[in-house]
Amino acid sequence: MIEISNAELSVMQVLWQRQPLSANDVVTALGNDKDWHEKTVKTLLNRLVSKRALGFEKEGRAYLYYPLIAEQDYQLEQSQSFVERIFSGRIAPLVAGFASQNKLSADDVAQLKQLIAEWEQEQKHD
Amino acid sequence: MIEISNAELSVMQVLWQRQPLSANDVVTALGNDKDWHEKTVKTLLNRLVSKRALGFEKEGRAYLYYPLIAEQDYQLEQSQSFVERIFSGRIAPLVAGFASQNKLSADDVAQLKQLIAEWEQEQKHD
DNA sequence: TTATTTGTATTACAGATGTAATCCATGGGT
DNA sequence: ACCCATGGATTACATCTGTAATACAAATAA
Repeated sequence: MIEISNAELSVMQVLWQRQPLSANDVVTALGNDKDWHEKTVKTLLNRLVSKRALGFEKEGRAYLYYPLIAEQDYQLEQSQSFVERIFSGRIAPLVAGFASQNKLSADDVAQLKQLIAEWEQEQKHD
Repeated sequence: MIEISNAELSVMQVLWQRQPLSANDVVTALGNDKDWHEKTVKTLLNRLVSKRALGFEKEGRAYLYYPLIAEQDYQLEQSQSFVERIFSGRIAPLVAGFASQNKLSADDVAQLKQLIAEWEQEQKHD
């Protein structure tokens, strides 16, 4: 399983949004949030290529980078391992924590209800 | 904020279950899951004490260790930062991922419904 | 054609982490 | 009284991470 560090993740997220991008485009895209030196971003791109999380194709002298793993896949895998590690695999306690902190929006609740409805539907015609 | 590594977390989890414990008790408790040398566990205990995640009191020659941070607090903080990092703070997509992988049990769903009911109750008398 | 710029590749370096081994002091056994 | 076992403290060491700096090659400008 490909391990992506925190700093690297920010780079991946840029490329999950728009793709492919040159190193400079990535630097620019990150400019808002991160205060990273250009060299730092290049290092991260390099490491992600080594880890096979990114691929690239040459465009003249520069490279155009693109993700080799899908964001959804990554999110799923990380969610699973996080919930396993922190909550022994149970997801309800995690949501409960959010609820207790008033971190649930009406939108979240609506979506959760929707998910539950679908889940129940699924159960029925089993 | 106290940073607890993966290996360290396993040690914390033992002590969140039973407390206080001697180093050897912790080694024994971990024996089932982890294949760690006794020295390794001692190192982890030491680091956790340095990080102020654990405290201890002497019992004769040995120490009895106990957590200085509550599991719930830790879980909450980690959940929040995880969901922020991976899902831009929205929790529903996380649950959706679980649902899509058939990782939701009837129990989970029941608990989620309960949480939602409580949340709606809360909204009402606002 | 030569100097300069600009992309990528390589190297740097400190702190965190996984995983122990070694050191040292003290309590117990002989 | 002395030696050994055992517990904590210190040291080790490779890899990963954050954060760049330096080196090198090719395109570009003069």
